[in-house]
This record gives sequence, C-alpha cells and structure tokens, in this order.
Amino acid sequence: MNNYSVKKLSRLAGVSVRTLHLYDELGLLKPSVRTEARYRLYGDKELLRLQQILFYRELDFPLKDILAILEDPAFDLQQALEGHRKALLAKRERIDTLVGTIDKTLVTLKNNTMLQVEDLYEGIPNDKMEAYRAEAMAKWGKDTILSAEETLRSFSKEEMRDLQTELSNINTRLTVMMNTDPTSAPVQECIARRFKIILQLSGGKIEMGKLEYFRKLGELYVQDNRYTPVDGMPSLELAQFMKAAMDHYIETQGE
Amino acid sequence: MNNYSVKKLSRLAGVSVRTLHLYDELGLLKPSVRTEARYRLYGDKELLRLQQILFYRELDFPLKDILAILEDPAFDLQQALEGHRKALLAKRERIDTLVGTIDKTLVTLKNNTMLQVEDLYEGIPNDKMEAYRAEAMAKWGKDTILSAEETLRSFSKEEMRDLQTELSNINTRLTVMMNTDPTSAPVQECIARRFKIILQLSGGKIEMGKLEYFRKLGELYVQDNRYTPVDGMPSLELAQFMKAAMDHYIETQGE
DNA sequence: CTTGACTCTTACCTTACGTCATACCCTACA
DNA sequence: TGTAGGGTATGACGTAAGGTAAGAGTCAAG
Repeated sequence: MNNYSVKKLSRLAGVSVRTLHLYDELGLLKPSVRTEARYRLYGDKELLRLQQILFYRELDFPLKDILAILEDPAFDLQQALEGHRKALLAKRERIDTLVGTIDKTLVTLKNNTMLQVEDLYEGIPNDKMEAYRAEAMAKWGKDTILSAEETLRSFSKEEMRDLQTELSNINTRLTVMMNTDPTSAPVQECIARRFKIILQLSGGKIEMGKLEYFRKLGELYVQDNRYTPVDGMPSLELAQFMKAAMDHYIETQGE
Repeated sequence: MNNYSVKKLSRLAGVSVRTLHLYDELGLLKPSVRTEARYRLYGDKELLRLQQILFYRELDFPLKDILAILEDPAFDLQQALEGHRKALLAKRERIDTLVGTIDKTLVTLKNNTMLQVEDLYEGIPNDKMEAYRAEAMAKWGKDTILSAEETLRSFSKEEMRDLQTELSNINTRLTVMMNTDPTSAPVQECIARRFKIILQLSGGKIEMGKLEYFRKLGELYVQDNRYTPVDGMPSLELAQFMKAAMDHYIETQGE
C-alpha cells in the first residue's frame, strides 16, 4: 500500500491541492490517514476513487451528483447518464442557435461596412474608387462630393476610426432588430443616431436637403444590387428594413 | 415619455426585479430618475438599452463585456463576435465528445445488462430462457446451474436489485476504463469486486473451481457472438478487455 | 387608518475552485 | 543545533449572475 501526500496525489491525478482539500471537505474523497500534524495521506484505494470522481467530472456532472453516484450503490446510473445526455444535447442546440445568430450578425456587419464605405469613401480599393466617385458625383452633384471629401480629410485618423466604429455598432444593432417593427422606438433611436453621424462625417454640407439625402441613401440600398451579394443573403432584407426605418424617420421628422 | 417602475419594466422585458437592481449597481442600466423615496424610474431610453443588453446576454456575453460594448463606441464589435463564435464552437465540440463518451458508456451498459442476465438467469424473455439454461447446463454442469438457481431464489427482490445495480455500476466503470491498462490497480479493483458479487449471487456453490469459472466466463465473452451485437459496436472490444483483466486477476490471485 | 401591493437596502447562498495570509511541520545541510 | 527551503493546514475572500429572504419604508385604495 502506497502513501501519497496531497502534493503527490495532486500530481498523479493532475488536480490542484486545493481541489483535494475541497473534496475532503465535501466528503467526496477523504484521506485514509491523518498524521499527528493533520497532514492528509491517501492510499491506492483513494487514488482509484479519485479516478472515478474525475471521470464523472469530465462529463460535467456536479460534485453533489458524483457523491451520490459513488456513495449509493443503488443509484440508477443509466438513467442519470441518459438525463445528462439530454441536457448536453439541449445545450448544444442552444449553442447552434447562438452561432447562427452571430453568423448572421457578422455577415450583415461586413455588408454594412461596405455601406459605410460607400458613405465615406474610405478603404475602397483604388481601382473601384474612381467608379464609386463618379457615380456619387452623378447622383448628388460634383460640388457636394468634393466638399464632403474635404470634410473627411479634416478628420484625424482617430476621430475617423471612432466614428466609423460607432456607425458599425449602430448598424449591428439595427441588424439585430431586423425582424422587428421598423417604426419602433429602439429602431428609430438608432436611425437618428446614424443620421447624425453621417451628417457629421459629411460636415453638414450636403446641400440637397439633408433628409432628402438620407432618403436617397435608403433608395440606393434597395435598388443597387451591390448590396445583395451572393454570400450575404440577409443583405437585401436588411436594405429594405433600413429603407422602411429611414422613411418613417423622415416622415416623423418632417412633422 | 413613459415612466416605468422596476416591476413594470421587469414585466415588460421579462427579467426579475433583482436583475434590474443588479444592472443598476453594475452601471449597466441606471434608472433615469430616482424619486424622493429612492424608487427607480425608467424611461423609454432605458427600455431600449435594456433590449440591447438582453440581446448580448442571449449570446452569453458576460455582463462586463456588455458594459464595454455599450459604453465604448470604439469597441471592436466584429472582433468580439468572432472571438465569441470561436469559443462557442469549442464548447460545442467538447459537448460532442461528452455525448460520445456517454453513448459508448450507455451502449456497453446495456450490453452488460445482458451479460449480467446471462450470469443470473434473470429477466430473460421466457422463450429464450430455456435455450440459455440448457446451454449453461451443458457448459458448467446441471448440478451447478440448479444450485445457482436455488441460491438466486433465496435472495429478496431488494437484495437482488441492489446487487444487480452494483454490478451494473462496476461494469460501467470498467467500460469507462476500457482504453486503459487492464492490469492497472483501478481495473483490478473493479474486477475483484465483480468477482465477489458474482460468487455471492451464485451462493459460492460453483464447484468447478471458482477462478476457473471466472476464466470460462471471460472466454465466453470473447467467443460468443451474442456479445457483439450490430448496434453495440464497442462490445467486442469490451469483451476482450474484460477477458484480459480477468486473466490478469486470476494469475495474480493464484500467486 | 389600515390593508395590501410595492419598493428599498443589506446580506447571505449558489459552483468549483484560485488565491492569498498566517502559521505550523519536516528535512537536509552547515 | 540552527536555519533555509519546501510542504502543509486552516481560514477567508473572490469569482458570475443572480435567488431568496429579512426588515423597514412607501404608496394608493377603501
């Protein structure tokens, strides 16, 4: 019969000393002997029991249940395992749902980054840049665009990044609320903030009437097939939602 | 602007009052107003923010992170989501492993129930019963079997159930250790207990030499294809493991 | 003015340990 | 024999996200 100190046993089994203290306190694994100085000493039998404990712990059983399993020889292990299995499957399903939500959010986030880029003329590959620029000038007038670009250049990199990030966050929240009522208060709140940021970025110099500019932006989202890429399915849905929300915002602002 | 009391807001959002108290304390959601009597009053803005909080909570974000997301407009949400996604996938993989282990354990548990039944002549459907009985008599002698059956009848239902349950638990643990060394102390401990129980159940009256009986049992496991059913793949593996463990037990007991 | 519903703060409980703090124990080496 | 270094024991606090409860104050209706 071997004698293991707490440290030795902890190394053997790959657990911390604290864990052994705790298991002792819980009555899950008592040392076979206590020395005069109250040192814990474990024998082979305890090592075996510890292995059992660790197996069930691996399966994410709570320590209370493990105690019941090990203490009560009449414990229905099979039923416990089946119940535990069901719980694990439910957890997995929940995780799948969460990942799905995140994926959707990420896809639209990336698409929205495109939208921002469109708004801001930033980060577009050079070869595409000129095409966007020309298109924008045709849509909103040459002077409008030149003045907006001037404003953009006046921002520091940090200001730029902060504003873009906040815009991105707002878009994410809008994405999240995509299936709710576009006229609801939370959505409109986001739309308002978005409007403010975009105006700030364009230096308040959009001449065609600010709300009109915003409306055009909404139409653009829905009409332009650049916003419904093949691998970003939710985008069209989002664009329509955004337009609806922006339209309602413009209406209520006009009053 | 509406005014919501804690209770109203909690009903609206589907959270507990305690949760609102906590969020206030954490600075996650402060009431817009405190009345003279220190009652919390929330407005529509707070309702909106609560919705945001609950969205991220749904995604299993810790409250600290949620606070960071909502407070810091420069927070990199996309990166946070991607990191979170990775963590969720890791969790899912772990769950898959756990379910796999449980499945294997359950399958062999059920097979082992068959083995026990073979040992104990209990619970076998009547039509099969006679065949098993005749086979067993041919293998171990008529007198052995008759005397074993006599012993079994002398147990009360409760004793019977307890012994079977303990046997089942031992088999489960052996299953769990299937991929380890069959001569290791933990395994041999289980084998010894198993041996004792089987002897107890047969009333100690197996005449052919108790260890010899045990050895035959081991061979039977490996040879008989009843123990390797189609839907219980690990069974053959287990049978071989059991035989190896039992062989080693018999050897070391002989010394 | 009382009753009942509501609210406040404070504080302890939960899991499975990690991380000190303080003090005691043991052994090897000078 | 003294001491340095490592092992050990106990106790207590902290973690995440609230649940539960105690004791006291508040509000509106009858």
